[in-house]
Amino acid sequence: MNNCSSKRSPADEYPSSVCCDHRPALREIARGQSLVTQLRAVVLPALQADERCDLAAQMLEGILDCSRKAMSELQLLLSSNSPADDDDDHVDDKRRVRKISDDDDGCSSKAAEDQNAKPLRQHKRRRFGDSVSVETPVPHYDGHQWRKYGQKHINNAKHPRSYYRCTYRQEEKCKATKTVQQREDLHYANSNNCDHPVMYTVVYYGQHTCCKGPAADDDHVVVDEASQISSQSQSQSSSSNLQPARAGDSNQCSSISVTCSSSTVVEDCNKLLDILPAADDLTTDVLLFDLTAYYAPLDLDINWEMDADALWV
DNA sequence: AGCATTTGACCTCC
DNA sequence: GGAGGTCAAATGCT
Repeated sequence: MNNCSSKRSPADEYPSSVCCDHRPALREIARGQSLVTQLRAVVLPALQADERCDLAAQMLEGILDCSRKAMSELQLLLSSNSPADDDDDHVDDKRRVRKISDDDDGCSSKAAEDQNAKPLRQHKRRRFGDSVSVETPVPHYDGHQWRKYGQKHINNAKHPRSYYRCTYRQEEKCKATKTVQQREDLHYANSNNCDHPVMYTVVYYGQHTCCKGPAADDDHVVVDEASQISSQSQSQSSSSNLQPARAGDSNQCSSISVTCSSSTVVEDCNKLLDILPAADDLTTDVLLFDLTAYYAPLDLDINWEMDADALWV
């Protein structure tokens, strides 16, 4: 609550009151989660005819579970250290504004009793504080189920920004949201060059409080027009055997380099290495895992690196 | 019919 | 006043 809020850019807008700032660690863990989900998008379709697909799925889920738990612990630390953020919402709530359905307010007597009267409309603006940004070619395959609630053209941006909230927002009061926007760097935007996928910037706001967790049923993963365009541009003659709703199908990776520093994670990844070469229907040429096993003293010390310039076909 | 997405309007913040 | 985030009616899809 101390007002040490010197002017900061949104990217590093962390309260100085937090003596031990875990947010960079949170960012890294979130990035690791994203990378594992991308890996899952590559691996599971390749193994779908293999009986070890379930095993691979379980191990990948285990990896994600590790990082989720680490994230939860850090979130607890953060929330206890920053009372300003422990509001139920991560946005300002200075005013509640009643939506004016008509230009006059003369029908106040009606609105007073009518249960159909428009509720107080909370219109809030989010803060940048606890956001996590991820660059990914598969923005929708992050293990959670999202519902799109808006899309905006952003100033000086070529592509619109899509707004998603957790599917279980109402039933489980889950306040997690995310925005997805296609990157427009020339390096990535040249979708005609099949060496690189279309990349998206995904920004996550808030933590999932729903107990659904990552979607066990991947068919529920949301795919919007952006991914479909991406899919079309990258695999114009893609096999119709693949389930089109799976975001992982939209990008086939020929080479992935993953570096992690968690003993649990490394163990699971090594099991995966035993499985993958046996898969017959691998659509990828090579799946290369560069697992550098730095055994960390804490599970929290998960440090992932992915070769973002891996070859994509 | 029910659910998800689209899209213009509305709202807040800078 | 502009930009960005959200709402909610309209529309589309299954």
